[in-house]
Order: sequence, then structure tokens, then C-alpha cells
Amino acid sequence: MHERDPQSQVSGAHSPCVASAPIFALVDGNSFYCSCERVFNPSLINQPVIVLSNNDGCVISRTDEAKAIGIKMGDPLHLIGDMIKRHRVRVYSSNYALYGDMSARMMTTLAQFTPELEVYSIDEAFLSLDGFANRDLVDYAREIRRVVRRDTGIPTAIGIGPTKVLAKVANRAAKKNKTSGGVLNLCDRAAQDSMLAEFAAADVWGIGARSAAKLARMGVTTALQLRDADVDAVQKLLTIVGRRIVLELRGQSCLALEMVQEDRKQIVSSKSFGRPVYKLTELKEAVANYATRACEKLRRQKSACHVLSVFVQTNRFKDGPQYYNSGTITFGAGTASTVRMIAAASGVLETIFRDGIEYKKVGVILSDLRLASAVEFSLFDDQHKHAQDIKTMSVMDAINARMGRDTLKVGACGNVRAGTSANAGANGVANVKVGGARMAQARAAGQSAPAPAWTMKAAMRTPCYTTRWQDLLKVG
DNA sequence: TCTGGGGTCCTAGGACCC
DNA sequence: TCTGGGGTCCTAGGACCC
Repeated sequence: MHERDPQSQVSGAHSPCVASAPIFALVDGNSFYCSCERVFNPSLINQPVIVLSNNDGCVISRTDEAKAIGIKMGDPLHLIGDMIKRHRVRVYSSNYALYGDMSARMMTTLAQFTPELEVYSIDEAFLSLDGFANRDLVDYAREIRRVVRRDTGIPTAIGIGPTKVLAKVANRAAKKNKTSGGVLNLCDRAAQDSMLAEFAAADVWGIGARSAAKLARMGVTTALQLRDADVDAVQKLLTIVGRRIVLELRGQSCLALEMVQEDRKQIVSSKSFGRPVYKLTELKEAVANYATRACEKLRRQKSACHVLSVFVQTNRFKDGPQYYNSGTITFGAGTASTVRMIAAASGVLETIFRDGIEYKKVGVILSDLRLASAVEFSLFDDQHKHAQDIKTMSVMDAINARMGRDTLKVGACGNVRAGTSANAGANGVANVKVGGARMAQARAAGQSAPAPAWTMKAAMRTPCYTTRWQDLLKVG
């Protein structure tokens, strides 16, 4: 068992990596989004490739070749146009349906190697190798890499260590060091010493820009200095979080493997607009769509929402008047009904909307999430209506699961088909009635209508090779 | 013209109660 | 005029992650 509360541990002790100590491996997909694109387009191999954030705003994934040119994470597209042209960088809009599917394949493959697996993010997983101490860990990790590559096409790097933080360090080093063969083991004390000495404190997992600056002020700039710093002083500076990091660097495991994915405590759906938006009606349509997405997630984890917040904001990068406002509504009896949520969100939006403002973004936040099966009613709540809502939603979910997202949706969402974009055009919509709620049914064939200003820009999106029949890759 | 979205955890401070 | 102290709960803000 790992001790989860670092405060209860003996501080200052350097525990050696003995047989009974935990062993973590961190498997991380290299340039994950770009690698996904390469799997389906081999002409991208050995080429500089980047994948962009929503609205084709900035760089969120880049290959080694793109890094070598000098393209950095988070670079706005409009500032690197020259570089892209000069080096013929291949540019892609993000395609989360594809990346999510590739991620699931990678995790399934990893699960063949150990049942003790934590899916940490879309492209990373921690594996427990506790029972493997008597094997050659590096050999085993190489085998994992080989099989993931073979079965998914995704290249990975693997870092091994007695704690999660050290496994992270090892992973970074494995990626950087081309002679490592993609695998690096930091279970050995001497290896830790030499590696941490040349590893920046700012690059340690959990140390962000703010914390790095604070540490630098007390003379700590390397991971080795951080490990050997006075743990109480670090806690004073960086709270309990900093203490845990120091202990983990010393080889004391404070962060356990979390195999079960806990339910979300909060669900956010918000996006920047492809073009400026001024009108309340347009904002309402955007909010209806975001509320729809959020409620789908909510029902998937079988929760009910008790607090809904809606916010609006202007473009913070633009000179001129800024506006931010948010409003909240509380549901006496929790709900997961898209119809109710949209109505409530629309009401909140009206209270925070001001005329004559150039809006860039709206969002909805669902919080105070509790078990849907345990919703409590007061004397004034209409339980019959609530039961009807649940039925309506399950019909909608069932149809959309079978026929595709947004086949059935609430009329307030307008006529935008999910998965299309501002540039891809929209499909026709017909209204139908389900369980008393007015729904809009999008037709499969697209009669083009101009896309609303609030929809996203995604001009360079690849097809959904793995998740849509009509986008299956054709061979031959 | 053009700068992402979706999460988590921790702490301090205020409100409130006894 | 004197005017406690401890506990809990909630929230906003900060910081971090991918």
C-alpha cells in the first residue's frame, strides 16, 4: 500500500528502491495528436506536423520536426505563418473524435500488460509494475512500446520510477534522450542523482511557472536541489502540494495509482466563437448547444446537477472594453434533463447579457453533481414531470447513440449539425415531438445554410477514420 | 481577421453557530 | 464599559495539469 498523506510520513528519509516498494511506469504517446494523424496519413512521417486548438487558434501538438524548426507549444497560428510556409509544415485542425478513439485503443493495449493501470490523460497512463521487480524492467517496457506501436501505430516513451513524479521525470528524459530507445529507468539511486542534477525544477510535474519563480528566489533551480531542499520550507512556499513533490523526488510514494475513474465533480462546456457574436438570440443558441453536450456527459455518469452557471465574455486579447459576467441558478431537485437545462440556461443568460458588446465566448458549468437516483423532491416539485423528463432523455440518448449525435435535439439548438464546422456548412432540420418536448431532427443529407457565427472554425480537419462509417479509409 | 477547452486540488477568509 | 473562542461550512481565487 502507498501512503497517501505525505504529512504522516517521516520526512527527510531517503527510502531505497527495495523489492517491496512500488514501481510506476508512465507510458506517454509521442506528439500524440500528430501521431494519430500520421497513422492515417503516412506521407506525414518525417515531416513537420502540427495540430491546432479549437478555432484553429494555436499549436497544441507538434512533431519533433516541427519542434526543431522552432514552433512552440501554444504558439498562435497567425504568428507563425512564415515558418509554416517556409518549412512546408503540415497543419491540422484538431479531431477529438479520432484522438479519443485512438486513445481508447492504446489503453486497451496497455491493459494487456497489467491490470493495474491508471488512465491519466488522453495520451498517458501510469502502470504499476509492482510484481515485476525481478524482471528486467527496461526490457519489459520495450516490449510494451513495441506492442503499442504494432497494434495502434502510436509511438510512445516510457519512464520507470519508484514514484509517479520520478516516473514522469524518467519519461521526459526518455523522450529527449535519443539513445534511450524510448525507455528510461530511474529506480536506481545513482541514476536519480545524475538525472535530477540536470533536470530543471520548473520541469518537475506539479511545478508551474509561479512555483518555479518562488523556488528560484530561494535558490532552487534544479530538481536535485528541490529534492534536497528543506521540506518544511518548501511546504511553506508551495503548500502541501510542494511537500509531496519533494517527498516523491526522494523516492517516497505519496501519489497512489488511481485505477477507478471517479465521477466528474463539475462539467464545463464552453467555446470561443469562430466570429464575433452580438445578439442574444445567437448566444442563446450557442448556450443551448453547450448545455446539450454537458447534459449528455452528466447522464453518462448517471448524475444530476443542482447548480448551473452561465458566463459570457469578450475577447481578452483585443484592445477595447472588456466584459465578463456570470450568473447561477440552483435546482431544488437535481436534473439531468437537457430540456430543463436549456430553459434554465437561457434564463440566466438573459440576466447577464448586455447589449452592444462583442462577445467572444460563452459557457455553461454544471456543478454540485450528485447521484441521479438519489434526487430529493420538495412538496412543490413536480415528480411526475421529473419522471417524464428522464424518459424523454433516455429516448433521445438511445436514438442519438444509434443514429449519430444530434440526430435528435432540442429546437433551441438551431440547425447546426455536430461535427460540422463554420466552414463545412450545416444540415436541414425538422421539428419532431418526443415525450412532450419539442425536438429538432437533423436530416442526414446536407442542404447548405450559412453556419452561425458562434460555431467553431476547423478548416483543416481530417475525416473521422475510426468513428464514422462514411469516413472509413479506402484502400486500393 | 487571427491567441483552446476541460478538469482538479488547496487555502484563506467570511458567515454562522454554540 | 466590558465584548471569547472554537468549530464547521461555503466560496473565491490561485495554481497546476494535459
